[in-house]
Amino acid sequence: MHSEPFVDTLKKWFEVSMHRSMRNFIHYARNSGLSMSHFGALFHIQHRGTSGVTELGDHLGVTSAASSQMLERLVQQELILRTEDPDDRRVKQIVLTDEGRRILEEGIRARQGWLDDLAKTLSDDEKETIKLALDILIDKAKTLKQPIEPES
Amino acid sequence: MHSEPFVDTLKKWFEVSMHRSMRNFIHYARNSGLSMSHFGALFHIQHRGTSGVTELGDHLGVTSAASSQMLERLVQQELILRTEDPDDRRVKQIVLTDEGRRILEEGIRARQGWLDDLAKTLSDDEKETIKLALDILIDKAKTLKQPIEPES
DNA sequence: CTAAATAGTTAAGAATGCTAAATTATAAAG
DNA sequence: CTTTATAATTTAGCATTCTTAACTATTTAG
Repeated sequence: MHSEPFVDTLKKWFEVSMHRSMRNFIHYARNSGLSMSHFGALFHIQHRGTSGVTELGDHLGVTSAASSQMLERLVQQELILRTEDPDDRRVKQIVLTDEGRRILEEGIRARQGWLDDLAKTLSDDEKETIKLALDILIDKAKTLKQPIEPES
Repeated sequence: MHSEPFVDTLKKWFEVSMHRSMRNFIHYARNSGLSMSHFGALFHIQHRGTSGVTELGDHLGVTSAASSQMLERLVQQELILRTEDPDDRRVKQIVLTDEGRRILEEGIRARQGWLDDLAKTLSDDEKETIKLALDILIDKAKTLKQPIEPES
């Protein structure tokens, strides 16, 4: 069924982390009054530095109308700033406000807090081995084709 | 700002994998006609082996009524089976059907496919180092307090 | 046996999020 | 300059999802 044990291990660790992370994150999102999609949007905006309305909609798999409506709510909550792109005034530039960045980072912390606990169970030797390995993965991931929106 | 570089690396890898995985997953979910919550439910049911209605609702952060309605739809789509618990006939036992398991696994594949590509960029030595490291992490994660629903 | 608690469902109504279509503004092509 | 294309928004309507409250069935406690 599977190609090789190495890839299985890679996938296994991913599933373990996903499962550990989601519960806290779901509850944080709910208490903060934002949906998972809202967080997805904030995350995408931060990651891209800035983002247009349509592009964000494509990322989330919805129409530009839906994207526009969602962003309108985030503007009202003062989590994002929406300004004209001076180079092409049809386009809007979307960036996070300080509050938006704060909320996002708090969400990420909720999602990753368990990693602090995990680190405490590791010896210094183990940490060294693991850090070396993860640095390779992080580095190689950068060389992979970026998951950019398809043009068509 | 951060405790130690090791934990930063741990978190960094998690963020990189999350970001890589979500785009494909979002689009797969959309095309399959299921919401992210539906997948969350299917995943939780598989992971727990079986699950009650209220417990699943707690996991997803919704009332038992909402959980019940959602499960009703999954039953109609023949993705889950809902039967009486013989030990306590107030309780329903929820399990995946074969089709439910298939859909879930396809979603997981969509989410993890990029890891196959990543593996191809690694040398055998690197793979060995990484496998060793991840095996430690997977093992230690098991010893952590399980993220079980709080009783109250 | 009766009363209280628990699990799940159902119904009604509110909120949310989505789409398609029309609209406005700007840019690019001829 | 005119036409066409693009980006975003607004509107109207629809589908989904959630909550609260009422209800049924079953179990547990007294």
